Amino acid sequence: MLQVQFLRDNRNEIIERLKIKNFNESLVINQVISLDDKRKSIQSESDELLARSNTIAKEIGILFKSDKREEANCLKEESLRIKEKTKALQSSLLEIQNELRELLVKIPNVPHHLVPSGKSDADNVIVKEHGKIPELSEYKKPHWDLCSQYNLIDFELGNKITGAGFPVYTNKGAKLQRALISYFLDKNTEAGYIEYQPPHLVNEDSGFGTGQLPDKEGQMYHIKEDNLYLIPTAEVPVTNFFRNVILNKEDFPIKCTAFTPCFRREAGSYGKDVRGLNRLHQFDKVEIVQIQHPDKSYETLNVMVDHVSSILEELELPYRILRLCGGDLSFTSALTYDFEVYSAGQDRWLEVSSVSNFESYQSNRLKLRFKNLNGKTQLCHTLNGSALALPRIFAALVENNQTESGIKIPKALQEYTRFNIID
RNA sequence: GGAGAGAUGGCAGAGUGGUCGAAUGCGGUGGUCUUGAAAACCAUUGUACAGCAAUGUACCGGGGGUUCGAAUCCCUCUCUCUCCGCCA
Repeated sequence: MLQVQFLRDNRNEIIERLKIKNFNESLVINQVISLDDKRKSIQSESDELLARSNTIAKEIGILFKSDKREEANCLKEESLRIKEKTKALQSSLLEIQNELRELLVKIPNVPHHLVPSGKSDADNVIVKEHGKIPELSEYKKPHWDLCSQYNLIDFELGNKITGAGFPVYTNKGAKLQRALISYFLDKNTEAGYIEYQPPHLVNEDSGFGTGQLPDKEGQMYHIKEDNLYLIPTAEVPVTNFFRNVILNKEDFPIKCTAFTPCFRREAGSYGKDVRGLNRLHQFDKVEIVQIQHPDKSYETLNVMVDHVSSILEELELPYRILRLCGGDLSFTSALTYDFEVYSAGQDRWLEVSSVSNFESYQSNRLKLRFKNLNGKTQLCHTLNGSALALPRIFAALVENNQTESGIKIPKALQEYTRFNIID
């Protein structure tokens, strides 16, 4: 959510830049500003009336004590008249505030200057490519075949007990998964992130705080009886740790990492992309979250990108980094870098991480602030990224390292798996 | 699931209808004293909105009501805690 003051101060620039995100409703922005004008005038009118009725109430108290009944009754009447007026003003104020919020929630975050224009993922810009695409034999297999050949994942069993998109890991597959989680968490804590194990269910306020609610309601699993949502990413609980918090400037940067399963309904996803581990309803992910001073958030974004790169390099996976174009950028993000690894069994790039700077867009919803040098409260910047999403890493590792004698485990992982080949 | 208790400022904890945005203690910040520190003492210390400012308004878990006036009374919701039962 953008701040109204920010919209006022930068109206034309914001309208221009939002076009990059294919948001062309400049009307909404004008509406917000004029509604806010209305809000201000009604509020000051109502404040004046309330001030009068407060003084009246005090006077009545004094009059009663000195037994001046008649004068008191006179004031009572005036107070009742004021009360009627303020009641009407308050209710229209509430209406305006709701309307204002509804409009504000519709305006996406303003894209950063680096964001290229474009309509779809085809327009994303490759900013870096690293590693050699492995040359496999003509008998190479996709991971779903390898997983059943080596007994790593039982997709059918998942279908039986839950449904499609809920794989069951087994044997060395389960061990590899566990190894990856530990490895990622260790990498992140070595880089200074504090490890958390958050709840996997969150309340409505948390869903709103990070921007999943109200628009992406249908993408989360919802438990009606308790009005709780299964988290679609650890970003939701972890970032919401800091909802309604005022930090001191020396608290920066706040760095958190958490492993959680992620639950996504993926309503409306069909087609061949969903085969095997490519798209799941439940998957594991290790997330990194940072809260930063606004002046340092872009510097931090780069550091996070480098951190994710270093993990992929250690895993010896060929990857590329994309700067998302306006059309592919998420509603809440100002700048996002996607990481894709090459999965040689399927011969395609798989997204394994998405590192974003939300600037103050989430903070404004979360009411996450800090005291600046003038002692004023100011919104923080929030950032997050995957480090890393498990299933596609799993898929790429299995596919890229397949040999006739088995699947080789990269060196960096061996101390975690305690085996160096799956055969 | 049954029974009960509670929700007040960063924390602890007073406050049962008018001068309560809220005592007191702790903590934080600034200062005095000191070679330095501690102690002691003094001052200061919530958030939001409007305003150049003075200041005004709102907020004592959320929502609603009674009243000229509510932290205080009433209704309702949520959450937390304790005991019993069940259970990883």
